[in-house]
Amino acid sequence: MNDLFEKIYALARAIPFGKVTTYGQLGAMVGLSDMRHVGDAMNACPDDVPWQRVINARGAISLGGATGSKQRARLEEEGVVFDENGRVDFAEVGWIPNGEWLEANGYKQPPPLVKEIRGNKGNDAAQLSLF
DNA sequence: CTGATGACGAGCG
DNA sequence: CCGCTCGCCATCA
Repeated sequence: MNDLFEKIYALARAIPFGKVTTYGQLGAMVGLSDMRHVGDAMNACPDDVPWQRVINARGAISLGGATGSKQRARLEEEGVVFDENGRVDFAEVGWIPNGEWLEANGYKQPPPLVKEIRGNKGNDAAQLSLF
């Protein structure tokens, strides 16, 4: 277990109820280039980490099987809505971390959460403003 | 020690 | 939208 994992966990714990973020986002904030480790961290996360609020860049759950359906169920309990494609609307539930909080805790400013979802260049979900 | 694997993402076709 | 490659590294067989 290293500091990087702890940093990731701390960020994950900061995600508000009913909001979600992406692996890439967390990775960027802790200075990671290989986002696989974010997944690794979640895989080994303590019980007090709301790992269900971390999904992939496409706005979908990356897991299959029981764990995946459990994640979706837990998110839906928080009011997160999934479309028919199994994706959430970042404009609705995307977590916009507070810049001051990030700086105060030694994290980097993340790039905009919603880039261009493949084939869905900046319409609906791309309207996230950084404030 | 070596090699395969993976809760991922960007870039390209 | 789909599929493939590569990056980059902890973990496991």
